[in-house]
Amino acid sequence: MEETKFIINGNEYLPLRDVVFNTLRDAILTGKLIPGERLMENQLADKLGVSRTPVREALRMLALENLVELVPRKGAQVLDMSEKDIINILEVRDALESLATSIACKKMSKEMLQQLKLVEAEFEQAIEVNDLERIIQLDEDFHDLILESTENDKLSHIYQNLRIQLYRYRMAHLKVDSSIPAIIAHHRGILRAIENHDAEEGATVAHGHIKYHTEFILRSIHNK
Amino acid sequence: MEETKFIINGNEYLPLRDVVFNTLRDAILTGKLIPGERLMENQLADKLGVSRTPVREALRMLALENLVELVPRKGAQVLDMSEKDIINILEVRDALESLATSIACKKMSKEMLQQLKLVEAEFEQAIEVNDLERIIQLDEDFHDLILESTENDKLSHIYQNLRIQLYRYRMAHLKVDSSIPAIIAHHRGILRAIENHDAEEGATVAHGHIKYHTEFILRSIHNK
DNA sequence: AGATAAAACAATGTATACAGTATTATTAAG
DNA sequence: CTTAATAATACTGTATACATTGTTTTATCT
Repeated sequence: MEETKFIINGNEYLPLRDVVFNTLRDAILTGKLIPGERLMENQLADKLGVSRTPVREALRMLALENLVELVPRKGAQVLDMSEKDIINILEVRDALESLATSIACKKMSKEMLQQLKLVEAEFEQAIEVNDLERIIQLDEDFHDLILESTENDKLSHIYQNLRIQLYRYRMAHLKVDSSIPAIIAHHRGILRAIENHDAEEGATVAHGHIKYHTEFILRSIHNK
Repeated sequence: MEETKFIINGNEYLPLRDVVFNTLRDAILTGKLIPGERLMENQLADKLGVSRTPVREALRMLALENLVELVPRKGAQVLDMSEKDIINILEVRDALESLATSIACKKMSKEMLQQLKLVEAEFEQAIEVNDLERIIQLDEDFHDLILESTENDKLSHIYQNLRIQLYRYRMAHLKVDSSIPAIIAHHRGILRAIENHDAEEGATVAHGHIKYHTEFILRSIHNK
């Protein structure tokens, strides 16, 4: 052994465009960059300590995630969503969540169902101790598991994208205590449907879940 | 009037990246670029007479349309779809087509329905004279009108993207004469459901339509 | 001859420079 | 003082140059 290179991990390299992309996306989703705000390439490049090239590419990625609006020769700005947009997204999400749940009812493995039950238990536990961060995370995990069980990458990808777009309105949902019991009921209903391999029932419950979610988000927007 | 600039139209400017994007997309969809083929930035730039910059941006756009695969530091290649991918896409498309049709049943205007009937009439006429190009175009128009009536841009956008991905397998569908009668029956069923504002019926017929379509595409792949 | 290492090459990643166009500020005219 | 024209500025669009990495070829050793 003459010389060994210190390769910690096979793949810890990330192109700058992805770093910039992640940074900007995070800033948008957490509200550090507000809707309508202009995003200038030079300015961002300076602030992030990179050149314009990766910034440009990151902006284009964000545009295709529907987080940024790009007008040729004018520039980019953080996309502002109208109520109509939100309704539209939820309409699609409804159909996809129903689809995912009904597929899950058909082909989720026993092991995965076990895991799902575990997540649900932790979810309800997190509610007991009022750990908001954890509640949100586990709710996401719950839906992720269902998506994963569909073994449909396209479906997962589209769904995730819709979720990202609604991310900014996510807090408003679970923050309100009164919505919690309904959500638990929905989750349990979905679990039951999966356990019984009842695809129709699963789709119905999922539909109700999103409908409930929709009304909540809309209400929270109106109260702003 | 001292000097007038010749601005033919308010907006006929297209960034080079979009020109490249359109060119490459067309080449992929029509099979001039085959799945698995490597796409090298320099080579493409030379061939198209532009620099690498717009080519890079176009490639990234294609990647987010799922037509090209991008591996960091390795390069781009035309994405090859597995049968599993096609099934997955059709699974999602099924849900979205059903959604779109049921919405159309609820809120398509009289004028639009009239237009839809017109398209269907022309469609059946094109079949009579066996004008394949026109048949395909009118089938697309039919579905586009339904999408438009949903007044849901997000839904339309996602659906179009799925369609693009299946574009390469589109011919195989309508080319086969025996499938035509079923398609006509489906279209007429959808028309009837819209006319009766029967959302449930619309979703059901749409579902059957896509299911039929799915089987056809799969069969044509297997016979290759 | 086969395998391994080194070097040459080719492609992507990133930065920068220049060109063209919107926008803003400034100045002149009414 | 308002408005229109013009100049200045700031931004995006595109090209190119350099850096880094992955791949292939060639040479050397067993």
